[in-house]
Amino acid sequence: MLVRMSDAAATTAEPGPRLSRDVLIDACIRIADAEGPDAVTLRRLGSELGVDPTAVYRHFRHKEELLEATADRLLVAALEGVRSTGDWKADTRALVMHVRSIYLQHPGLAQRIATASNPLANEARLSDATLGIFRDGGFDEDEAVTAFEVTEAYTLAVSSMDAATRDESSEAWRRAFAALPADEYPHLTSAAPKLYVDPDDRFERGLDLLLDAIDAAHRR
Amino acid sequence: MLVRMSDAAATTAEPGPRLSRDVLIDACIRIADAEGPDAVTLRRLGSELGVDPTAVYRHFRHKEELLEATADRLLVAALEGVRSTGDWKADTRALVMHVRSIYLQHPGLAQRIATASNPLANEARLSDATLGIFRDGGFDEDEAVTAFEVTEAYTLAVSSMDAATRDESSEAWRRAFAALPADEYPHLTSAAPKLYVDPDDRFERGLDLLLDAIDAAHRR
DNA sequence: ACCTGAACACCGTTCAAGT
DNA sequence: ACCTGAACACCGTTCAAGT
Repeated sequence: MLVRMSDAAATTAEPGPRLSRDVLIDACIRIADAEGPDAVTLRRLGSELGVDPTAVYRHFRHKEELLEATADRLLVAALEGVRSTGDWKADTRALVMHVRSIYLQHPGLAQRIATASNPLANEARLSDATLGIFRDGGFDEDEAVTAFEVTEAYTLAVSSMDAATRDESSEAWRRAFAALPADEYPHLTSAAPKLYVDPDDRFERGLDLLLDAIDAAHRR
Repeated sequence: MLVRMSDAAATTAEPGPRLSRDVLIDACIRIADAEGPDAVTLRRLGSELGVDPTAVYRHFRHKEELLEATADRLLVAALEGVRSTGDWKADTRALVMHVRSIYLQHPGLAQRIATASNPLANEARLSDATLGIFRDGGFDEDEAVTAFEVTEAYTLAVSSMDAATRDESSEAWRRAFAALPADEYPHLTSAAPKLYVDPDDRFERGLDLLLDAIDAAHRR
């Protein structure tokens, strides 16, 4: 079992505490999925669970600790993207695309992982697995560290940005570029219809460029 | 002249309005530089300028519009990194590193640019110049668009993340990794001392990998 | 035309009080 | 041990009133 479920045995007859860390984390995910991450306030959590808005402070030191625990829980799904076939490029590519899809489903998640005060438990598992994929592919430790850090930064940062700008009408940007004076912005007005058409495609192109370059540097 | 200074002639004898868009933008930059971006509140702006906290609404529709105008102003410095020597790789590299340094100096800037409702004027100038560097280097329009989008996403997203995690004690992360059980996290515990040592170096390695891959794809 | 000031509808967090 | 409820110190924004 990957995650310790400290309150898994809470289905006893005794009343016990009405709240638990897991119950609060579940509510966070439910509210964020339904109404976006900004809807997760302590007052909203209280009304969702029929409990006082300040009750969360009996289980977490502050809101940020609850949000980090929620991020860690969401990463459980990311671990399912790990597989090791011996082909480091294919394995890395599959894992990255799977992790990205989770980041896109949960805006703010990647940001939270990167700025967490301590590494999240499931992120550590994910990082260990990714390092393992490179090591199994024949990278020495220094090579593996560089490949891992660059790939992780690209995946985390670009997906985080894409999640934040999702549905932000890239159509409006293209129109704005096309409407600029052509003499002052010759390249931008000309290329306008081709710009920001598909962020997923752009991510995948960048990823393949990166993996190809890592491959070339490794063979050299 | 790159930026229209609509209130540049405000040094007349008549009293005129006490506030202007430029005065508010200046105050934003001053406060953010001194106390961080979170210190920029409407009440803080009011006390800084000796004016009512709600006076900003006479010059901007809402706070976000003021912050976008501030971001646009900060990008004036980014335009100084543009040069065209004919060597697209060297020119791109120099521009990217210059732009990154500005993003790092102003946390939240890259995020604001990416999520702005409309493209910022100086960002459009920067994008046009970057597309021009690739076109001058012999890229056709489709190649230039891909190279531009991938490079821009990498620079914007990774620098934005690095600005947010600056001084977030990567030392603590390394210690946390080193303290994990070695049997469960074999690669992470072993590589711990080498991880997250220098984000600037990691950014530069990733950029060079990307540019090398773009070069290889272009020659092919 | 520009600015004020009170008010509104929110936030996260603390702390004494209840059970 | 756990939860409540009032209170504190903030937010961005609206709007009638001033000059």
